[in-house]
Amino acid sequence: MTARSKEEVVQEYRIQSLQDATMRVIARKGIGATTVQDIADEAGVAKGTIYLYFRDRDELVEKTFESAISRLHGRIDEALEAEGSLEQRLRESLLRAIEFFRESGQFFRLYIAQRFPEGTPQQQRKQQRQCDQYRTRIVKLAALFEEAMQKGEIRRTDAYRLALFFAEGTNAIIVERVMEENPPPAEDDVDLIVATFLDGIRIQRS
Amino acid sequence: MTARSKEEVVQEYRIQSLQDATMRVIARKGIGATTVQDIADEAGVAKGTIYLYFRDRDELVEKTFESAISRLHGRIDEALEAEGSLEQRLRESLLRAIEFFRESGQFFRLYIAQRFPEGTPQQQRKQQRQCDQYRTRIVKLAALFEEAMQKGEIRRTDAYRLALFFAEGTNAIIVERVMEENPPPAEDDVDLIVATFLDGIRIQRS
DNA sequence: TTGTGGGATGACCGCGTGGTCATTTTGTTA
DNA sequence: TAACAAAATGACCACGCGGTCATCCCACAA
Repeated sequence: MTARSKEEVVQEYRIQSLQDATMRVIARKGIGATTVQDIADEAGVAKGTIYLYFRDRDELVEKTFESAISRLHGRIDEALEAEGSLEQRLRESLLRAIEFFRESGQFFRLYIAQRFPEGTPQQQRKQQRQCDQYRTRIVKLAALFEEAMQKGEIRRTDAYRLALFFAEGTNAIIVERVMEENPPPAEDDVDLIVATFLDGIRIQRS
Repeated sequence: MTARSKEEVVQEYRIQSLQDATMRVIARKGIGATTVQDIADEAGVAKGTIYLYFRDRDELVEKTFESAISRLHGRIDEALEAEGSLEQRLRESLLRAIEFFRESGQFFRLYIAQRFPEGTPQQQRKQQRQCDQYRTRIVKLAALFEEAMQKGEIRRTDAYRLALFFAEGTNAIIVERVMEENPPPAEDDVDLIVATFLDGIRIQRS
């Protein structure tokens, strides 16, 4: 029992540290330019070692992406499913997303890049799942809006497209923050997004 | 004179047809997976021929991107700089963008992919210009918002971030349209975007 | 018809990659 | 300490890419 779990722990640690290294390298060089050798160097192991834990390069990248993205989505969903008004929940989820990307360095590159799968149609099978994760994100957001529409909190319109607009608009600002050396307080950007989205920018002439 | 222009015409035609082929292949396979041979096959010429007109693969992709993007931005700027209210100008520019991406098939892949340059820092020099084109787009939009703020048409806030939010939110919906087999009328999506952006989604309880 | 010049060709090359596996190192048990 | 199993290594291979260039082709002038 103890021995068994020990092996598992070591194995899990290795896998985790390889994925961490993968994240760091991809964040620095981009997915296309990242070689298996780069990752091995970053992790301080030989290239061959990587193939003891992952079938091939694709699996390494895929697993790395999946574990990171599910951490992100977990934190966001938690906020969206909490008690409170739509505004409160949106604010909290935005704060968490911003926090996550700040901690995870330039993980957004991986995040963005995976949304538009490349390669021949055969290769795209694998990436479909990751694309689906993004879509799931949007669908959940859309469900939230749908709910708010039924409660009469917000205007009736196409919830899915609304979710797309919100999610991508938000991403743009998060990406900008990641590139900036001294981004403004997270609250400022959250204010801007939520205010624009909920009440628009037009000044009402009454 | 005639001879000279004839050569030029032939040359220009070749360049154009190579760029067209490049667009088609990249739209189909993605930038990373597109080889020079693919493009040559698509254009119906030998691989070597491409190097008579373009220094290397990067130049081909870059030039292709630049000519397409400046066509797009030209049409959008025209709309944004026209006479009329902010709403009218935004609507017209959105219509044109949607129109453009419909005509240009899946050019958006190229458009999106170029925003996040990959490769080693040395290679990123080239792509900087293309990144700048995107930034220019945002800056112009921000200037428009700035102007509207001074006129008192819209609330005061960070114009640049507002432009980011708007542009990317819009992109998301355009991308969605491109993927859909039967997208709704362009006007519907324009309505959704403009209404959300100008007046928000919250129902005012007065 | 023949000669000529420049555009077009595709076999070829070097390189860097992902992936393999015989060998070495490490850790454990008797 | 010795014997053994498992994990790690990195030299090595095959492949496909971007890019080159000796050769070919053909429009057109003489």
